[in-house]
Amino acid sequence: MTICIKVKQPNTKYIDCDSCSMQPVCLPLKAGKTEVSIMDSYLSKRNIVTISTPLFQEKEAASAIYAVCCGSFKLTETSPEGKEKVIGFRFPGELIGEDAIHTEHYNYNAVAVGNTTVCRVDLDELKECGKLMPELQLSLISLLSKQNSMLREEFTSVVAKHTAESLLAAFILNMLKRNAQYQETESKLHLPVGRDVIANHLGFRRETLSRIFSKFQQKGLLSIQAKDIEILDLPGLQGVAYN
Amino acid sequence: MTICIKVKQPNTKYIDCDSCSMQPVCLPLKAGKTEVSIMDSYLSKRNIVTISTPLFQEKEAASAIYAVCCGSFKLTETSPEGKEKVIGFRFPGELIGEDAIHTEHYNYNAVAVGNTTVCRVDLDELKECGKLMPELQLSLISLLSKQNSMLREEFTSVVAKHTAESLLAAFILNMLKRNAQYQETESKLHLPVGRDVIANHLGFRRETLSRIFSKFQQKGLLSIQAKDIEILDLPGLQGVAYN
DNA sequence: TTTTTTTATTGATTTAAATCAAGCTTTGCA
DNA sequence: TGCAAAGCTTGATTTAAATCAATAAAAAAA
Repeated sequence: MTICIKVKQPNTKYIDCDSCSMQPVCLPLKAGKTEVSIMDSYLSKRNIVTISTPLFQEKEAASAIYAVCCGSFKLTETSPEGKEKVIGFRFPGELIGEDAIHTEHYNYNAVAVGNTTVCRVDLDELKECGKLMPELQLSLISLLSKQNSMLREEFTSVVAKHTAESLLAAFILNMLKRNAQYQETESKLHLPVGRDVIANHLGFRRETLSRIFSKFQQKGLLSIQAKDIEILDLPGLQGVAYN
Repeated sequence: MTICIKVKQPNTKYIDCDSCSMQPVCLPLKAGKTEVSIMDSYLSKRNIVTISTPLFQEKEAASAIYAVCCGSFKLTETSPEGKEKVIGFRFPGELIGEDAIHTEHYNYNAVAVGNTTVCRVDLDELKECGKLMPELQLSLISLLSKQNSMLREEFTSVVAKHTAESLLAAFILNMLKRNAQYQETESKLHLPVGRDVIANHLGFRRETLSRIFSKFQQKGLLSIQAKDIEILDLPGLQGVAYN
C-alpha cells in the first residue's frame, strides 16, 4: 500500500492520505477486505512534479487521474489566438483530470505551481480493479459527485457577480473554504500564484485587482503581505461577496 | 424496462432513451445481460413536472438523481438576502442533482420552465442495484465524469470574459452546443426563459442584454424573434466569444 | 552588495456597463 | 375586443472598470 512521505517545504502545504479526496479509491480496503496485495500492485503511485512542469496537456490521451498531495496546480486553456486563460486551481486533496474518464482525453493543461506531489491512479487499472471490488466503484462515484459539487460551487461563486469587488471577495472565500481542510488557521490564506494569474482567472486587469486589494485593506476586511492574506473581518467579506 | 412515451408539445424538445445521458444507467442491460426484471422494478421512473414546480429545493435531503427528458429546468440559489440567482439551465439528456450523491442533500433549487418530463433514479435503489451489476457502476462513473466535463466547459466559457458581449456570445455558443444533440438544426436556438432570467444568470442587467442582442443583429451575427434565435454568422460569433 | 528584471501599486483618462427613465410590444384577462 | 400587466427595447446620465502611464517594491542576477 502507498506510504505517504511527508516532504514539508516552505509555503507548500502537504496533505496525508487520511485527508485526501482520493483516499477512498486508494484505500478501499479499510472496509475490512484483505486483498491488500492487489491494491498494492495496482493503484496510486506517488509522483513529484516540479515547478512549471505540465502534469498533462490539452487534447492529450488520458491515461490517469491525479490527486494533489502537496503544492498547487493551475489549470489553463489556450484560446484560438494562443492566449492562456487560467480556468482554475487545484489544491491538496483535490482531483485533477477526473473529467477525462468520459472524454478519454484531457480538456485543459495542468501546470505545477512550484514543487508538487501528486498521486497517480491509472485509469485502465482502476477499471480492472473496480470489477473485483464494488466498494471501490462506489467510492469513485461519490468522489466524482463531490468534485462535481465543488465545481458547481466555484461556478456559482463566479457567475452573476456584477462587480469586481464581489467577485474577488467570493474568490477569496472559495479559496479559504477549500484550504480549510488542510490549513491550521481558518483566517490565513497563501496565494500560490502572482497577481497576474489571479487577475487572468477572474477576468479583470491586475491594476483592478491591486486597487480592490487596497480597498479591502482600507476597509479593514483583510491584511496582505505579498502573497499572504489574513482575513480580519469574515462577515464583512461575505457581505461584499453577496453584494 | 421503461418505455419512452413521446409527448411532443410546442416549443418543448423531447429526447428519447437512445439519446439520453442517463441511458447507460437506465439500460445497462444492452451489454447482453438478462436481468431485465430487476431493472424494471428498480430504476428510472418517468415523472411529469409542470411549470414553475420545483423538482427539489436547496438543503432538501437527496433521494434521487434526475435526467431531463423533455423541456427545460432552471437551477437557482437563494442568497442570504433572499435574492434569487440563476446558476444554470438543464436541457433534455442532461442530469440534475447528481452532485447530491456525495452531499446527500440538494445544493440548489431545480425549477421546471414550462411542462417537463424527467426520469427519476432513486439513489438507494441505484446503490443496491450497483452491487449486483458492476457495468451499471462503470456507466454511472462515466456519466458523472461527463457531467463534470460539461460543468467545467460551462465554467470556462463564463470565467475570465471581460466584456458582456463576449460573455453573451459564449453563452449562446454553449447553449447551441448542448442543444445540438436533440435539435435538428444547428443554427437555431430557442431560449427557454425570458431576458430577465438570462441577464440574472450572466450577471448583467436586462437593458445591457437587450442592447447586445440588438448589436449582434446589426452586425449580422444572428437574428432574433422573441425567444427564437437564428445564428447567421457562427465564426463571427465565435470571434466575439474569444474576444 | 548593487544592478537589472520582474512584479505590484497608484494616478489620470477613456470606455463599457449600470442606473434612471421613457416608450414600445406582447400576453393574458375581463 | 379593449384594457391592463408584464416583458422588451432604446435613450440620457452616472458609475465602475479598462487603459495608458508612471512609480515603487520585490526578486533575481551580476
